[in-house]
Amino acid sequence: MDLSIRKQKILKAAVELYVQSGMPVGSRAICEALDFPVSSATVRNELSDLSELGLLEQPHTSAGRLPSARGYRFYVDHLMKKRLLSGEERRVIDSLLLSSAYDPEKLLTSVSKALAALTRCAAVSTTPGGNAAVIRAVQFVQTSRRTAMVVLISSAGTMKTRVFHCDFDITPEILRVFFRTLNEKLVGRVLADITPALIQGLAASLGEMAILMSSALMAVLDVARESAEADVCLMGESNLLFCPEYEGSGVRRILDFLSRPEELTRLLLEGTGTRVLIGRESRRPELYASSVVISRYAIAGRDAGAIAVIGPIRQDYGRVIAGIEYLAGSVGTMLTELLDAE
Amino acid sequence: MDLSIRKQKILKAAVELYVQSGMPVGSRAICEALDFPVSSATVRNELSDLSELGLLEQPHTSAGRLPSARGYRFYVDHLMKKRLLSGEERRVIDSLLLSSAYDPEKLLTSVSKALAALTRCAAVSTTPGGNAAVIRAVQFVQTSRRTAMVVLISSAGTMKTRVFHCDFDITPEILRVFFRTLNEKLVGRVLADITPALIQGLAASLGEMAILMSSALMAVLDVARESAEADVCLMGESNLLFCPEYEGSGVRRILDFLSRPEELTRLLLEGTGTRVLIGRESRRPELYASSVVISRYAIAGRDAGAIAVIGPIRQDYGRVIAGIEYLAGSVGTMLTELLDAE
DNA sequence: AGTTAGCACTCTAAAACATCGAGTGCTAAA
DNA sequence: TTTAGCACTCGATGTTTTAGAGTGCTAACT
Repeated sequence: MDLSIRKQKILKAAVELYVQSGMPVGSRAICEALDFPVSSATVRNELSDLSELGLLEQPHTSAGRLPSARGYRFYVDHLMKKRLLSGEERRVIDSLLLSSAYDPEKLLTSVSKALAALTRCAAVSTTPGGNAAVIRAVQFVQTSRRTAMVVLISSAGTMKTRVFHCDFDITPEILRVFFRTLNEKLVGRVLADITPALIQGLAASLGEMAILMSSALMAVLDVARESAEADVCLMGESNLLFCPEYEGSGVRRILDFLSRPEELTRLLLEGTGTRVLIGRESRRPELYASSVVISRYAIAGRDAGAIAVIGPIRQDYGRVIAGIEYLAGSVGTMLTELLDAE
Repeated sequence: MDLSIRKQKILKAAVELYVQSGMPVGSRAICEALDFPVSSATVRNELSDLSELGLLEQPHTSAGRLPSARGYRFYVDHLMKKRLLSGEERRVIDSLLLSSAYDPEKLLTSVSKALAALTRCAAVSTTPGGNAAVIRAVQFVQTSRRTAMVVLISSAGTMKTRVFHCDFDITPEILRVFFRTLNEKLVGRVLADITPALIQGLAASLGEMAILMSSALMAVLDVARESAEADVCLMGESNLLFCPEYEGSGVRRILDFLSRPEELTRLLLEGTGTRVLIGRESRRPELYASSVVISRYAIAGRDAGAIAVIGPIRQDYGRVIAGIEYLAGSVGTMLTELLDAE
């Protein structure tokens, strides 16, 4: 689509004014915002053309214009100028992230929180996860006479714990044997391979201990399964409540969608780089009234997880993209360092 | 306050019809709900009396009646019949709780979730916590070459972990020394005693290792502090969005309140047994339009933490109380067993 | 004396209608 | 090609009307 410079400037002004005010913008307002002198009538003619091209729309005949999905698309692709976060903003984010730097789970919680606060939308992040990851270590910690905690560390950087309970007193001896056996058999194995069948087999090699420690084995299975699926951390849903665009039943639909972690994961992991999905582009009916900005983060140069912002279509995309890319970069770096240190 | 049997029955019907329908109830509707034959005119006379006693109110002259705060109070204190959860409901709750039985944190998350689902309100629970609790064990688990996790188990049943990072490679040796020293010095100590000063002193006795492991000491301090404060788990806030009584700005106020964990903790821990705070009774202006039902749970017979439901004043109190008491009982039993096993 | 039918009265919610004004599209002149 | 001018459109806002649910009171009834 080829637009004259003037049309582009007018479209840009229209999008930005609308994003700022939330109300359809009229020719007069645009007139005043342009950096060259032109009458409102001229602007009206141009607006009429832009409407015909499907870049702008009118709620009704005598209202101002607002960007259509295509309009936003064009804006994002061609008109938006990349903005950077202010030093202040970066400082705040950095200090927030640093406080949870060495625990990938907590790190991603912090990321979601920061992103939600920055954009005043819902923010999601997935842990690195992935079935391809490999078990790096299995550790046991006794937590009381008859309970202990299994800690599973994967090559994807996740660290999961689970507490289990036995019907007899746990001794350091037992844990040690258990630890040795499990590390021998499990370290280096792909997470997806930890199936009930495998655990069954493992039980066999443990002999009579297997019966005693069946709850421990279940815990290992559980925790492996949990590590395998990239889990998602959602924050700031309540921000959406205060967007006028979700008045009434609209909130329900989107909150419903957000409450389904599998769907969220699928959405987040389906592309690469930074993507902006406007309205129907996400192909999720529940998100037809929303936009999603997704950015993948990489660990040691390989795609690992993703972070995303979900909010109304009316967004300051420049700002959101700046924020999300900064965060994706930071997370990538931090997790890379964390894993490189191995 | 002494009411004739008939007045009591009428008040009961009024409360229950209003709770069910959400609309002011008229004399006709009450008429039909009563188990003895009486005309609407008679009911009207009684209603008039009940209004004068301040138990019912009218939104405007020609509307039906709805319970005032005092009306609900009377209902809860004298009219409500204790209901029990259905077998089905108990089954669902039990299985949900069992899945996280041995980790107090997860258990309380499950409790909040169950309670929120059951009541369609916001639900909160506090972990046993308490400054009086004593450190039972400090454990270390290496999680990568330069990171490790500290696990702190308190006598209150809490178990907290924190990952820390060192600038040199951690060896099992180092962790062992560290483990020994810390257990020697810290086990049996009251959580509230773990101050920066104490840690400082501890560092001295570690000699040169203290410098290497300063981040580990910080982590211990951190995790002790976190264990000391009973932390709260809030779930189901979004349920409140769908209550008609919180239309508009009302949501904001209550969500604000719910987002302040210290205030929530204070509210939950301020009494004993099961308490029903209706409207202003909570003495929190942000909750004047809400009711809170709180139940303490006990570990080994001693008050430990609390769980609560926060929602609109228009509540099926019988149901909420049944649910919360069942859950408080279950949690108490489970945690008692868990700690008794020591 | 307590209960009830009957009725006038009250007050809101919903519908119908009137008005205002922002913003458009078109026309004709510059 | 641009712009001033103007008739026109259509939602937002405010006002009036109407309908109906529910009350309180009175007077008759048991």
